[in-house]
Amino acid sequence: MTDRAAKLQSAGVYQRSTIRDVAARANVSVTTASRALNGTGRMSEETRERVRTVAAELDYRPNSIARGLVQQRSFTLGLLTNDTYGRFTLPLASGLSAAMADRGVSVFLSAGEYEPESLILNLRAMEEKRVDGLIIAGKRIDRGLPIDLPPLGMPVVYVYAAAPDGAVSFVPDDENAARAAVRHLIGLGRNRIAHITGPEDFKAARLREAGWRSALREAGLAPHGPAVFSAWTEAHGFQTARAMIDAGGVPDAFFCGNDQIARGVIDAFTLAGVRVPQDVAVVGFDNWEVFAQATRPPLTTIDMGLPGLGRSAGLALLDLIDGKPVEPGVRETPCKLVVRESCGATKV
Amino acid sequence: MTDRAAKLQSAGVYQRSTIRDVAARANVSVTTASRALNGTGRMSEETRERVRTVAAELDYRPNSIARGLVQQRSFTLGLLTNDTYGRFTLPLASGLSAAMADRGVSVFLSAGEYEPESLILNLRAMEEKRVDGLIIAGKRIDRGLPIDLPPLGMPVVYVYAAAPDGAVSFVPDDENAARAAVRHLIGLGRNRIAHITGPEDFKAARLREAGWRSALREAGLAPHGPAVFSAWTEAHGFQTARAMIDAGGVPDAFFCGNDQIARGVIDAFTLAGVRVPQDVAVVGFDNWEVFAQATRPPLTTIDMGLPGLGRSAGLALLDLIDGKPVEPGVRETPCKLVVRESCGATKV
DNA sequence: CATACGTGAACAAACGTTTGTTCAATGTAT
DNA sequence: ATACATTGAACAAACGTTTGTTCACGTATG
Repeated sequence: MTDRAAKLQSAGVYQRSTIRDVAARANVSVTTASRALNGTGRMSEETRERVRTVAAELDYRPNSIARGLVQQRSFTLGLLTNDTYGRFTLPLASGLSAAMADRGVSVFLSAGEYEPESLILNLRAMEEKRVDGLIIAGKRIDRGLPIDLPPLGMPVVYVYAAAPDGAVSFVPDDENAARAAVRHLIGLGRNRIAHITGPEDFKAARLREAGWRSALREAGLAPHGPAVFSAWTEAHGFQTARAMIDAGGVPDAFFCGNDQIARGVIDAFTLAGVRVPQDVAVVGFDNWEVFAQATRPPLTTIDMGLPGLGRSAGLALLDLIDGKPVEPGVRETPCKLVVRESCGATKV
Repeated sequence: MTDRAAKLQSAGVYQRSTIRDVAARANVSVTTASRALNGTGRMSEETRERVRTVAAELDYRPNSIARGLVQQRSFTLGLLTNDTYGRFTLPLASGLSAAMADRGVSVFLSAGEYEPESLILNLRAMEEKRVDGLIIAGKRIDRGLPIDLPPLGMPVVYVYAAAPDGAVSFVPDDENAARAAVRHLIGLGRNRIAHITGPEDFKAARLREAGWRSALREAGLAPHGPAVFSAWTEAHGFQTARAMIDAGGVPDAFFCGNDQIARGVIDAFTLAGVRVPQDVAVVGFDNWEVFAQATRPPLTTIDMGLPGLGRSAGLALLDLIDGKPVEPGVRETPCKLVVRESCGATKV
């Protein structure tokens, strides 16, 4: 600790040591200290090492604010989202901030459903903090945030949200994931496979339905009835399954648009005395573990790899910020089938 | 837009106008411009207004980085958490950032369970960004983050996590909330009220149990058996309820330690042909809507008011930062009973 | 022996604000 | 008419870095 810092601290003010302190203690100029620590400039290895040692002794932390002022970068990103429960956002943010931390970049979070207007205020605060770029994330892949964003004048990457033309955006590859899920069921010998999913106006629902359809087609199977679009809720899965039971002609497998629906389906069958997975296999989508693990039996489902999605989006945004060429358009990132017991496969 | 900004932008670089631009256009010095915009200093109302108008014309945004450098404040907070799914963190963060946004303060998020070591890296990045303070949030009220935090040297407020002696911390008032829930059941005429909850080594579980016990005592009722401590899972609720059914002597109400357990209990009874709420009433804890709404019937439960918790914590931290006196210790914030149908009350 | 060159390091300006101090002009009291 | 307040605004330093440029000193080159 420097004398100055010590004095201030004893006065109740905590004060970090600055590069001047380091330079003074190492008997070099501030310039040299800066260059030594950043690995730039020319100097003897001995000098560089000495500066580094001193910096460590003083527990020196470069002041990112000062650096930002001269470099015109804040090493800071904003994450704007309207996801309420964090079902998507937190895993995304987790992957994002982990990837950014390596590079010294921090992430401002503005989560807004509770008070949409605070998104705007937060955005303004971020502008004033000169964030280097923005990640805009939503709750569905075909809608933007429900607020009017002012023109931003900074690089933006969209994740799990609709993006304007020419923007860079990342979404999970719903269609292929659905295909993989259905192929898995087919591989297990099921051939009457139904599909229950969310509202048709969700693009994710349409893509998953298309994946279901195409996997059946490539296996020469007919869909077991049309897909049932309605809501992303347990109640929907429950009621639809019950209606099928009542009507007779139950399929031997279900591919569901999300885990909640799958949960409802399983509950309905269990309640009706139909065995899962022996009589009917069920596969979900989302790998929301609180559901997927709690179903009886545990649910086979699709994991969208949200942390990876956050990470990819962050890296792309960094490239954009650095002026590297980034091809605009929608990138579909691969998902992963998580096999548990509800599909009837031996657990891996 | 200033000439300089226009020139730079046409070169592909987006550049905001600075206070110099504003000052020049308003024919005042930078000093005056600064004071006009901040509402400080002495000047004619006419001058102040002119500067403000010009600033608006240029869409001027003060550079928080420059301001931070001279004021030795970054108007920035860090939120450190290890919550995986964001069940707690996102509502908390939402309330926090909404309250901070008004004051021009932004919140860095570091969510870590996926990669704990990235919490450390993020923390380092935040130190370099000179965050004014830190909020440390966890998943349980009696444990800190599972990482070794270096000495921080900045104000810290703990939320939903264990805090060292002398620290400021906020937790929901579990005991009173539990009492309110049980009182509600008693008020509805139930008098054999059981309690199933999470592991006893969770302080939250012990507090909720104490609340249950004390509400019964004040009504002159005996607990229906000892509380069952085990796990915060649906499976636990399910199995415990089933065991009670098999053993006979079923209570007429359950107060459950969280919504997942309550869900398991309801499922077990429903499956056994026992009617909820007619034969047995159930109250949960958490108001995790994805469960509370999905149970059949919808679940009466306790809402911890997480956004409010985040807000309170943020305001306390701001006081701490401003050097205002803040009494250390644990603050218990009130929760709210959300009445739905599982308790047998007419829906309000 | 004079010149060129490479090396190691320092000088000084700049980034965009805030703020303590100074100063001129105007108004007011003596 | 003179001294003194008050008002309105500008000067200049400071915050902690980075970085283009300069400079002094040896050493190799012709």
